[in-house]
Amino acid sequence: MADEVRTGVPRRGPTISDVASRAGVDRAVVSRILNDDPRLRIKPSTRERVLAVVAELGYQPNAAARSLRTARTRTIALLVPDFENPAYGQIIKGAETAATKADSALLTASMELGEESFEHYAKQLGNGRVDGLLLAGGGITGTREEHLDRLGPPWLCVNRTGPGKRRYVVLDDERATELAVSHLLELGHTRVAFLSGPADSDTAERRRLGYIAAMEAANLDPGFVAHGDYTADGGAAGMQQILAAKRRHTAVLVANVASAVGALYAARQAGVHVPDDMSVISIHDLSIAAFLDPPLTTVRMSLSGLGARAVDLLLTRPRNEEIREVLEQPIDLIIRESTAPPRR
Amino acid sequence: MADEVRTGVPRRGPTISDVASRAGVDRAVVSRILNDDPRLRIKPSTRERVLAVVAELGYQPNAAARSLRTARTRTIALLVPDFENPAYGQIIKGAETAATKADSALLTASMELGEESFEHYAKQLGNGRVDGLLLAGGGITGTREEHLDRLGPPWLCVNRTGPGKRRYVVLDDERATELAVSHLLELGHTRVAFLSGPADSDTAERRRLGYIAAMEAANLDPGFVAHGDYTADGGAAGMQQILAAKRRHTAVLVANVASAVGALYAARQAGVHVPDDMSVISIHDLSIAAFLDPPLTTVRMSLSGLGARAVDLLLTRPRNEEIREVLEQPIDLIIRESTAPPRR
DNA sequence: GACCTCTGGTCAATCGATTGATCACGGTTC
DNA sequence: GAACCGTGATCAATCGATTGACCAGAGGTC
Repeated sequence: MADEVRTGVPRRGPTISDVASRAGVDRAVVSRILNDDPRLRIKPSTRERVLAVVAELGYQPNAAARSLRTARTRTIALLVPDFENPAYGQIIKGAETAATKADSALLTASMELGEESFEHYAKQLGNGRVDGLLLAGGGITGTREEHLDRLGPPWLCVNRTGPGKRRYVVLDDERATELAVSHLLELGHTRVAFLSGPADSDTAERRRLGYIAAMEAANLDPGFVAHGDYTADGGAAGMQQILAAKRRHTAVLVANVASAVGALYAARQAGVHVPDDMSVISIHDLSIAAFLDPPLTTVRMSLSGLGARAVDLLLTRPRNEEIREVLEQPIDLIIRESTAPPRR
Repeated sequence: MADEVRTGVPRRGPTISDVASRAGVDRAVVSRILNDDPRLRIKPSTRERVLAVVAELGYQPNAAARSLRTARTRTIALLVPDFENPAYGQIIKGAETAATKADSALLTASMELGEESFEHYAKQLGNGRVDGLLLAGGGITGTREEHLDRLGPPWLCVNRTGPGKRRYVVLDDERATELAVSHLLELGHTRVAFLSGPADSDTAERRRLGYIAAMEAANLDPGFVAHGDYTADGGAAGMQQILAAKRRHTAVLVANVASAVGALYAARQAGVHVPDDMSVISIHDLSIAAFLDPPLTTVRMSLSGLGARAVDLLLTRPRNEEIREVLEQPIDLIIRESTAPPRR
């Protein structure tokens, strides 16, 4: 048992019986009124009397009792790898809005990749705590999938896919990278490097593929690919590799904004001027991008839209149906000052 | 009633009765074993048999049933104004860790300041959904406090205080600003401006007071105070005001990192070199601070520590006890390259 | 007057776990 | 052989809401 907690006696609010007796009706009547039971035939005056008592007492149906009876919790969980990353903040925001519309609450938790952490959440979320599970971020291997399936609630991966995955929603990262590359090519660049995310990240891989496809479509050789880790630190290290590569590049496509912050820093340290010596463009747009030095050109996709769509899919699709969705949404190029034509 | 949701039949897992009958004991035995009831006297062999069945079936006690019976949910809610702000991310992280240690889950929600939003959460969280409520961010006025009290669960403000508030935990913002100011004074600055947060923000006000106290303690006149809004946009605008002020300043203390990003941008735009023409220091340290141009000197406080402490207080203090705590924790000056002695 | 229908409700089982009260039984004590 | 004790459990009420089944009475129909 956990540490004893002494927050005093938990106070219970008024119950449906309180409302019923005060209004002089059966509990069933109260329940049916509040749930808009279509089979209920009742005098308008009785209905009003009941609603008046509900308002007077401030009655709220007890969530535990309700979900015990109905086997639904009106809560869904969203596991993210890192709350400090504003990109996940956007996903959470969108998910929350959608959950609210569906009259549900959102339970968020951060899941690191460790085994204990996974076990912990499996325990917390098992059996009746949530109606469904959204997994943003990686680490969902085959054995874990089975574990999740045994857990009970339906689940869905957000912005992660993979060969064996049956249920996921992702952004159209390939189209985003193609848009970024074509911007660079239109400016006249031909030697474009790619600063990727972690090697095991699925979004990073999809962005890499989009980059390669776009380069090859233009009959250009793909350039250097450096691996970062989606942090400013990793972005700085990746940029150093690119600057040290045998082949000189005139532009870099960076896989996310945090990495781009690091990449710009490393360029500055190396005395490489952006955009005159080197153009930098990033996938995703965050509010700080406009205030970097120089202001960062980005490709904007709606992460909040992704979060919202994930919730909708989770709540409306049958539990075992396959879901393999690439989100269709506008993808915009936000041109700022970190990209320019290459100096000849 | 909300939109009909058709995620198929909710699946129920094995119940305590399944375990009991399979192990050939009463349900009470299973319950007491799993809850370590000290009054339970039982044969070791029976205990093992029961635990074996629990493991075999993957039994998890149903959360709804348990909390219906015990009137405890082992869930606490944390309301934040903005998930995209990494500072709140840190608070969430700390709160989650502490909640996990107390064997509870953390339900997060973003609350905007609007009235509807408040009503909505009041409804969602009323009556038995959570054991307690943590409110990070503002907007808790007198009438809302009463509303919260009627709601049932105990609540606590995080990083917000105010004259009438009875229950809060805050960081020692005054000490942090004093540390920042004394760093600037030691470098030789005498004309130090303050770039604040929103006018109605309580942390911004405490930081302003700390700044004024520190200036006066050194027998210096406080300088210009510009109001931002804790975003990069607001920070840029604030910096412009400071640069346009009649009095010339040689240093600026900025109330948070997001504002500092904007302030550095505005200085750059105005051709003002940091730190040679103007030193900039910020309260709070975020991972991007080291990669800004120039790398930003900051004062570091542990927001995750704040989140964790808030959870502990909420769970362990009696529901009506006053809590007015200024968190004691190390506050560190992280000297980077945005501060330097003033040019004579 | 027997039968039916409609209105406006009521009754009671049920969801799954917890917990205070109770009990059967073998052994010990006096 | 009656009373008592400790061991190792069991019994049953309870938490609060939901929901299928049922029902009383008024009015209408043949």
